Amino acid sequence: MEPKLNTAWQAEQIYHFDSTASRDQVYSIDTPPPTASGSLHVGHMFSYTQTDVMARFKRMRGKKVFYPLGWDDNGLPTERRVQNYYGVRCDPTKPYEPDYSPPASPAKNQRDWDVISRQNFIELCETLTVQDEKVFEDLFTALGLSVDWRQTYRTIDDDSRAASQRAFLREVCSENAYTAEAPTLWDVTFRTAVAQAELEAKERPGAYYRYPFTDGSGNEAVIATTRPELLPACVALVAHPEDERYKPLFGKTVTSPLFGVEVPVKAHPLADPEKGSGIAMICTFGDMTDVTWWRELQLPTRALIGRDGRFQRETPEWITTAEGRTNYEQLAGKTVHSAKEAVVELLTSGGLLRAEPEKITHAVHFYEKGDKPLEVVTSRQWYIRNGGRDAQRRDQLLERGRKIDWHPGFMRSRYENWVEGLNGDWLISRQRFFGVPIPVWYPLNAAGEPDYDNPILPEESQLPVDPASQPAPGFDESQRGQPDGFMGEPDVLDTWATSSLTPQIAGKWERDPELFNKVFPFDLRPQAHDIIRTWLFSTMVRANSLHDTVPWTNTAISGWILDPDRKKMSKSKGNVVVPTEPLEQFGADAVRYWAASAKLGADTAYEVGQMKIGRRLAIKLLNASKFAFGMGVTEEHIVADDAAAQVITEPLDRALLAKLRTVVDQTTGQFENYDYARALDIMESFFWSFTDDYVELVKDRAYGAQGEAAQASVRATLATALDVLLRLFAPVLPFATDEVWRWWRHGSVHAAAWPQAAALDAVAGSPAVLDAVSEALTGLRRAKAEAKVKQRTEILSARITGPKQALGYLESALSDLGAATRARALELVSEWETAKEISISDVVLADQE
RNA sequence: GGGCCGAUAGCUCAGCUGGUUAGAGCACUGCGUUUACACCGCAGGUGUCGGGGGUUCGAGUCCCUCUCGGCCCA
Repeated sequence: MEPKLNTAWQAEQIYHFDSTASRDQVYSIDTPPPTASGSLHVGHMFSYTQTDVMARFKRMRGKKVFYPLGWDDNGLPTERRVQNYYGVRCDPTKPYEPDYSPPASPAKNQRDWDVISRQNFIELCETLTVQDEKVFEDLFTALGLSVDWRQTYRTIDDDSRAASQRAFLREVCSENAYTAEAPTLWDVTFRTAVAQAELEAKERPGAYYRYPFTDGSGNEAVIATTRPELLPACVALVAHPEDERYKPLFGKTVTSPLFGVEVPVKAHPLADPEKGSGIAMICTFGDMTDVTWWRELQLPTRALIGRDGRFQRETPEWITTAEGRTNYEQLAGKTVHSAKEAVVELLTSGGLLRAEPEKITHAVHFYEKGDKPLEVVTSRQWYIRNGGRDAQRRDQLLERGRKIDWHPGFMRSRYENWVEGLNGDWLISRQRFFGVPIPVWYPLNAAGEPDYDNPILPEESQLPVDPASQPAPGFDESQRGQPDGFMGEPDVLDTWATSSLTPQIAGKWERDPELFNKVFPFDLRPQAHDIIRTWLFSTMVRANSLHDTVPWTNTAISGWILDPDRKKMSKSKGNVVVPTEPLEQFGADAVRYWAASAKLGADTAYEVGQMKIGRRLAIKLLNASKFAFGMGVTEEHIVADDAAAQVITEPLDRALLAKLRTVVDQTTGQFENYDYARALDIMESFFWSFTDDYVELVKDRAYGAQGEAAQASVRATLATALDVLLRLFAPVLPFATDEVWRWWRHGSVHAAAWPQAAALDAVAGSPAVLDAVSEALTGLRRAKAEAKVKQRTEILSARITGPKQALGYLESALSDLGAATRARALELVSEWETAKEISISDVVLADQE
């Protein structure tokens, strides 16, 4: 059933975007591009289904849905996968080889890998990711995503690189991007700068070491630090301005132990009197707080740790005492770890430790993919303004956040917390090989020194460019690296600098202005909550500076998938479920039901039970439809106008359609509010009472036992109800609903219009009839169940008592009730007006055969 | 330390703007299979709505507070 329908959907092109649509008809979705080199995860099925359900709903509501899908194949995960798969290594200084082909099989030893240019490397990435993407596409197709597969992009393809570089150049021209030599978080393993958004704090054991700085008259200021190795990089001491213990020292100088460097004592409110001894040493640089102090107190720079994570080899000139210079030689060239041991040893042997080291556990910053603590080094980097250093821009971004409808609403505070906590601009240059090159060159002066303040920019028409293999405009390749020549910017852009442009990439910004104006700003950004600080925020930043608008008007934040014990799924725990398993076992509709029954924003357990329910629901839909068609129901029986409505004569039938009218009304509202889970809940409970009660009640009539008019009434009701129900369930259960649709209708349910509540006005009666009859039905069934007889047992007689009005309703459907319960005689007794409930008594059952 | 979310049946959850006896599915128990459905149906029991205070004619729902979990940020 599923492959057959998928083929039909493709052939009928029902998910193709209608590019002739006007802007107000369009519903555009900025879908998350999955990392194609990553592994498939049930979480993919979960969140992508939630988006698809909304896409299908909007499509049926008459919107022209722009539903592209991209692949994120830019960045470190792809870089690693391509290296290992082909056995190649990238060297950006290598020239491009147009006819390069990789080794047939990768060399075992990394030293024997091919060394290739960045352009060649990118080409291999494109080749391999196309294969990886196929796996994802197959999964998403099997899942029934109504993506327009003509609208795909890859974050490393020419168009994406061009868009990323174009956006960068525009930011440079508007001064939203700039280059600066500044202290930067640095990963010593990957040897790259890292942005605030990529930080991860991890709890690590550490210790406070206490040792004294002294003034000329023998007074001691004992500082406490977790990083004693940075003592030679100390530029000042700092304490809180209100701290009485240290007030007398402010403005004076003290001398560091071991190295004999004289440093001032400063006051700053960021110094925490409760932490350590209340007075800290400021080093360039131990962490970002040091950077803040250094900047705000205008301190000198005495950097020691290099990009390789080692202490510089030459003894720094600010250490002037003979003892200090000797001591530094103990540290020169050492790693941070070894230097710490050496300094502690020197302090210990010098009797300078004022207490036993105090062991603590503290948060240490790591690059999210790294395993060594980040260092702070000074380097030249590119930045994009993001409000981290500019209150006005920050307020602007907060204001943009309030212009977006967040689903669920509370996720906006995640965004606001992040924006308010920014401590600097967005660092976008990365010292990696693979990625979108920063499209600039620098002129070299007569001495061969680069002029970073006057970068050479390409024309937009040249994009994408690779400054590592293409000469700067106006220069010849032979002038690369030569005095009075040029040099290419060696760095690449942060992957988020490209991913932040998915609306522009998918919407073909500057490539198809007509399309772009129709889809941008997008209507929806679906994504998970863990990347609000990265993807969502960075997309906001770019749309703000490039287009002076929000990138979308709605964002739907999906939760995570947890294992059934509510633990996060991860490979290391071995609790990861391969998505194809549940798809094969339960079917796509069942998996979709599970995903669609979870609210947005809620972390959800992987529940096979929910899938079983979904499977049962889909099968029930097929079977109930089969029953209706078996009763002679056809397309002609659907009530389409007021005149046709006359055929529905039975109050019970009109009661059912009245209830259905309410269901249409409510589910539409819930869907419009992005609460598809609640919509599903409402339609599902209606459907179960439809099959359990209504269908059972009207079987006798449907078989024609009560005459032609009564049969015509039920046929029209079944046809009309089914017509509406199939459309209601279509977004969640696209396969089962379309399968049934094609049994008796033309085209696809997914091209049909969403039901209108008003269309049922002419056929709706009093819903209370069905309530009363269902209650009596349940009562009579209970009587049989309590008597422990078969439900098919005849009732010779029974008495039903209740309020007069309810009995009137029963009267109007008594033949159906009698037939469904095999009752020969049902006596309706209106006992007193105050009776609230329908009750059954004096049930006389026939003997069982 | 700050922010956000959650705590409802044995389990997974729903309960929207306060309104009658708090719901669903799973699990459990009983009955049932010729006429849409055993990938099944019917019926049934199940709750200090995390604790404590308050507002109200009325609180799972609103307010305060505490406890415990989770996530994000310091």
